[in-house]
Amino acid sequence: MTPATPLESPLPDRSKPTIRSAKEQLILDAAEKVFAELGFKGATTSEIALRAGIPKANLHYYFPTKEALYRAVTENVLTAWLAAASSFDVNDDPAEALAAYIGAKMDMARTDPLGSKIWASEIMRGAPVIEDFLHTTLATWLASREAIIQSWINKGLIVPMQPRYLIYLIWAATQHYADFDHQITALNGSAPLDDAAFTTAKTQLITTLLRGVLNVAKSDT
Amino acid sequence: MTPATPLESPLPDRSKPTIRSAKEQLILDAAEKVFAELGFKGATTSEIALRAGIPKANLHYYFPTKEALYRAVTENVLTAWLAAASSFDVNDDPAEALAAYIGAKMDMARTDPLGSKIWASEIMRGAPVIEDFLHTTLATWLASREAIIQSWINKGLIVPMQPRYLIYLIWAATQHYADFDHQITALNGSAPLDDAAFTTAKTQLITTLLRGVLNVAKSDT
DNA sequence: ACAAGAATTGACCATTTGGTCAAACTCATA
DNA sequence: TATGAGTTTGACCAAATGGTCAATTCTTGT
Repeated sequence: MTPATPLESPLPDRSKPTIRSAKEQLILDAAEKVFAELGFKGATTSEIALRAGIPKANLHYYFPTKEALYRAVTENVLTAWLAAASSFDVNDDPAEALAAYIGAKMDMARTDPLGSKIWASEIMRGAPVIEDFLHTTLATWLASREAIIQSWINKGLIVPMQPRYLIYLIWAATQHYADFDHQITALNGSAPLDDAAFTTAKTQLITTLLRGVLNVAKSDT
Repeated sequence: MTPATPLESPLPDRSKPTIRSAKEQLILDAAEKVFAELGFKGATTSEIALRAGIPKANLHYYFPTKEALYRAVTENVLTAWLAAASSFDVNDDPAEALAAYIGAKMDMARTDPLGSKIWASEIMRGAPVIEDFLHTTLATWLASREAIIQSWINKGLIVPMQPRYLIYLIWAATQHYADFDHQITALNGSAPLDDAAFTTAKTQLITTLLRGVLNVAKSDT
């Protein structure tokens, strides 16, 4: 077979990762912050370049358009989302599976609030970029988890309910700590929640939701 | 925060309401939509004027700056928020008070999703306009409701918990249906939730949360 | 009817912003 | 060291945008 030389862009994954990918990551990190703070429209390429410490023209060398850069940032957000989503499946017991998923989403809200904000912002402007994801990967994931929850309901482990509204509740409750962290900080005396407070919030959320949906035969606590 | 009486316009509230206030309302309605869809930065005065069916210069006659218009829209959002907040106090029974408040917030998410989106957008960009509200009215409201919930806990009506995280949970869960309505619509087969589905979501949310926090002595179902 | 204030609007302007470009610089390798 | 691909960057441009303004057209009280 022919060596199949690519036309324009070669495969610089291993060849020269130091220069290009390092710079790309630098830009992506700055872009994530700016997009999260200002939204797609509010973010400017000059501001992103400024925060990355490079001239704007250099940014456009790596990402030809603002939208291309935004799409790249968005990809990372979706990747992180999928990682957290997998924690739903590690256990067959509803209490443990739900606790793991809620916990993972809470940890993500704490670790990567920017990603959650970008997601929220993207949804609120009509999801022009991730629309496809919503109808494919996300819809599929939701359907399969609905089936799992439904099986728990059928087994009498979970109170009868519409599973999808439980999922929405989990998404809402967890992402709130990322998307509205400014409000939460303001209501916390202008100081962000410390680790102890956040752990309390996380534990309490899990407790409340499990109490709300688990069909207890006898609680041991 | 002061109501910010316009610089030029005197007090034409009752004297000549037909012309000015009607036009202002027309603009405010258009502005609410555009700000909700595009955020503060993304919204343009020309777009707002276009949707209001008037020339841009006419818009600037009533609202000198984009920020002044945004502030006016925001005032309405806060007013609506306070209206829903009052439903917390209509009852001494925790189950009824919480159900009323959750229901009111859900109805608001359904009736005025734009207001919720503007709130979310404003918080996510750091709340430059409503910051004062957060530290005064909202903080006070939160503190007093925390006290109420705490009294319920002391009476053994509510499970021991940090009341504020319950409030956050309610805010998150209800506003989610407004802020993320696009996502919910997408996951509903590209059709918005109909009234029946929304009622189910609302009822289920109330049921789940009450189950999660009420200290039942004996259930009657 | 008419004067005066209120309202309307097309034309215009300064600034911002996404994006371009050509010249210059770096650096590994033949 | 010469070469050429890859990288950097200041200068620049067209379009978009918030806002202004003077001229014109209503409304309304007398």
